[in-house]
Amino acid sequence: MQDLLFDFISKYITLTEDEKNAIISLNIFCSVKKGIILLREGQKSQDSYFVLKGCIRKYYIIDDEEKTTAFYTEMDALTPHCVLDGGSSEYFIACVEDSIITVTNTDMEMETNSKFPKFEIMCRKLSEELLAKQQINFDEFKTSSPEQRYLNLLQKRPDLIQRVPQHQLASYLGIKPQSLSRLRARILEKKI
Amino acid sequence: MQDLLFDFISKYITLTEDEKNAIISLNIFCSVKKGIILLREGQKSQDSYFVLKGCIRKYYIIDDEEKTTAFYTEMDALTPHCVLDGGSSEYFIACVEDSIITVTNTDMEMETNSKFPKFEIMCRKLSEELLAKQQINFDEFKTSSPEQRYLNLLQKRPDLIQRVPQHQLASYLGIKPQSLSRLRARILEKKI
DNA sequence: TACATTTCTTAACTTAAGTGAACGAGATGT
DNA sequence: ACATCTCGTTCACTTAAGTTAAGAAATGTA
Repeated sequence: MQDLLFDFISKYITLTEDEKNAIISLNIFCSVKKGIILLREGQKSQDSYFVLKGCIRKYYIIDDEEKTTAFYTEMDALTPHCVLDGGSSEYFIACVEDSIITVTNTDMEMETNSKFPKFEIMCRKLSEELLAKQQINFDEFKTSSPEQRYLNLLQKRPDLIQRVPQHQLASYLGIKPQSLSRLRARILEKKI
Repeated sequence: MQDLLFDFISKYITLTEDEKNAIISLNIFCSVKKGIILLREGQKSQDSYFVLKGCIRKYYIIDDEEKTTAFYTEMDALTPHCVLDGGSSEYFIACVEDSIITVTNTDMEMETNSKFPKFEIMCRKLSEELLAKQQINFDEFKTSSPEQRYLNLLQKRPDLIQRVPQHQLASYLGIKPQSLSRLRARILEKKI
């Protein structure tokens, strides 16, 4: 399972055995059961998560309603956005399936960065890549209708539609569960 | 005008006079007239822009329609998202007002990063901050209706509503110009 | 197994956004 | 000075999403 993490890192930098051992000794691997809430609204959220296996989601509670804004599956990295407000989060992070993830906090990152300057480079590359991906996603979301978004998701992350509850998918698409049901019926209608 | 850039940089790292001079000698400052298209669909887009004064926007052309997805004003940084596709862009970048910006490309950044390791740190911090901001924006967009988005914009970037054409603002909010007109009328109605 | 709870779907109705067309104000050009 | 164009708004109509409620299916629990 550790190899998955090293495979991921190898996309950005090359690690020596020493460095690999340093990472392993940090003890960041974590097995999480479905339903577990990793982060609650209002908690300090300086942790980053990296999904080795399974699925976690980010959601808000607005007017007593859950609004899911992101799903993270295999090889996805979740970075906190409290870099700005400097503290507590307005969102939740929960485990959708039994998962294996890594959990790291800012302190650990700073320490590792100062020990191995290489890590600074990886962090920059990763941030830039995530930012670019995020921008593309955002632009696609803005420029398309709910139906197009669903069809797009069907292309890009077909697994999500299978492994995630419909009502969570709906809010991820920016609509209500009932609308998603209708929308899917409409698409089936068209295909026939 | 250069001082604005250094003010911005000073949020992330402290520059020596030598380093400042190195930046100035790069000759990255650029004055751009309203209407100028900085980047066309299909062009290689490895340039980053930083707005010192004025306003630039990013847009797509989908089914012969302009879809504006972002505005960048004073102290905003626009980073390319072709880090992924490795090449040409699907979007346009145009100048909304007469502006003063800096233009830098990946090569220059790499060179500066290797000369001054400090820059690597700034780039990481900036990327992380932009990513965090972007995530918050995206989440807000997803979890709110067009009307809420407009009211939110009115709070956060009231200047935009004044300085930008309505039809561009509409697509930025994910709706048609007619809907924006109606929505505004509806809000006025409520206030009375 | 039986019961409760959650999740998904369907339906009827309401509300808001999309569409196509028209109008007027302001800017631009000849 | 006149024609043209762009832009924002308004209107009537269509389409799709929100809302409320009900019931079926799946899941979890005693």
